[in-house]
Amino acid sequence: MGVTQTRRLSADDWAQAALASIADGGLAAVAVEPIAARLGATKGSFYWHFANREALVDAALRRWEAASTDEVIEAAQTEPDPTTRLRRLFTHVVEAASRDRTEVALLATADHPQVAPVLQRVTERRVGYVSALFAEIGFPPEVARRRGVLAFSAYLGHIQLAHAAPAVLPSSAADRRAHLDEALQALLHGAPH
Amino acid sequence: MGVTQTRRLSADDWAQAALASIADGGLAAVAVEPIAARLGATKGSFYWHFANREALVDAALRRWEAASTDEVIEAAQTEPDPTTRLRRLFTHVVEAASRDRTEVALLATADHPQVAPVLQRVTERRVGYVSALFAEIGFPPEVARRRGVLAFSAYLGHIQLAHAAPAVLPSSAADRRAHLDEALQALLHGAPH
DNA sequence: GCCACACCATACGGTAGCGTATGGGTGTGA
DNA sequence: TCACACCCATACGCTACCGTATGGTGTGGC
Repeated sequence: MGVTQTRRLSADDWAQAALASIADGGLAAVAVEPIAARLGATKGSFYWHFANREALVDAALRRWEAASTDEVIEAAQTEPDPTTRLRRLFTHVVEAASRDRTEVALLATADHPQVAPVLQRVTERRVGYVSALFAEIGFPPEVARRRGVLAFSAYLGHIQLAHAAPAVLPSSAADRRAHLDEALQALLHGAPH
Repeated sequence: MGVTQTRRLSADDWAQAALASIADGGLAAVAVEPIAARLGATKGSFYWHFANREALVDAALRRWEAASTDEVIEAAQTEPDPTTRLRRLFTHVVEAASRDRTEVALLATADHPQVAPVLQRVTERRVGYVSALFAEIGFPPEVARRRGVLAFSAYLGHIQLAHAAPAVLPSSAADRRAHLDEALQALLHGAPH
C-alpha cells in the first residue's frame, strides 16, 4: 500500500518523465534533481542510467521525434478524399497541440543544438506531407509546395497564438468552424476539382 | 582613448542592454552579472538603478512594447492603396523579424508572467491593425477579422519557420517573391475591387 | 576648495543545479 | 548460500546566478 513505489526505474522511465517536463516547462525544466524528486528517486538512480543531462535530453527528443512522425500518419489516413483529409488533419493537429504543448515548448528552444536538428527533420517531414496533400488535390508541384508551406505556417502561427494570445482567436465553436472554413477556402482557392 | 568608457550608466542603458540580451539569448539571458560585464560595469551599478532583476525585465519589456507599436505605424502609412500597403507591411515585417529576433525570443517565453501581458497587448494591436486593413480593402467585418487573424498566423508561423527550419522556406529571391504572391493571393481571394 | 550625494566596485552569503565518489541493498545464477 | 552484477541513496565539490552590505570615488553646488 501507499503511494511510494519501490519499483526500480528504467532509462525509458526517465526519458518519458523528461519529455513530460519539456511539455510543461520547456527544455529548461529538464533538470535531473527535480525530475528525480518527481519520480520518487534521487540523482543516484539517474546517473546510473545516463551519462549526463545531455543524454537525457537526447533520449527525450528521440522519443518525441518518433511519436510525432507516427502521429501524422495515423491522423487521417482512412479518408479517401484529399480535401477532407486536409480539413481533418488541420482540426486534429490543432486540437492535439492545445492538449500537448511539447511542440510549442520545443519551438521555444529551436536554437538549442540538440533540439535544432530534431525540429528541422520533423518540420520538413510535416511540410512535405502537407505539400503532397496539395499536390494530390491537383495543384502543380511548385504551387502545392507553396500552399503547403503556407498552410504549415498558418498552423504554426495558430498554435503559437493559442498559446500566447488566445483572446484573438475565435472562442465559440461556431466561430472556430467559420475560421477554419475561411482558412481552408483561402488555402484551396483555385483548386482543380 | 581606449575602449573602456568611464561614463556612468543610466537605467535606460541597462534596459537597452537587457533588451539586446533578450534578442540574442531569450529572457534567460537577462542576467545581471553577464550584462554588467557586457556594459563594463558590475552589479553594484545595477542595484543602484534597479531594485532587482524583475524590474530590469520590466523595463526592457516596456521598451519593446513601445518600440513595437511605433514600428507598425511607421511601416507603410504613406501608401494609399490598402492592398499594396498589406504587401509592403508583410515584406517589411518579415524582414524586420529576421534582423531583430526579439519577437521570436519573447514568443519563446510567452508563459512568463511578465512577458504574457505585453505579448497579448502587442498581438492584439497587430491583429487589429491587419484586420482593419482587410476591412479597408472591402471585406465585411467578420471576414476581415478572420483574414486578419489568418494573415497574422501565417506571419507568426513564417518567422518561426525562418528561425527553426529555414531550409523549408524558399531560398532564392524569386522564389520568395512567388511565395509572397501566393500567400497574398490566397489571403485576398474574393476581394472586392 | 570642500562637502554632499549620486554612482559604483568589492566582498560576502544564499540557492539551484550538474556531476562524482562511495557505499549499501537486492535479486539471481552457480 | 554466496558472489556478483545491478540499481540506488547520500554526501560532497563546483559553477552561475541573485541579492546585500559596505566602502570608495567623482562632480556639482556653494
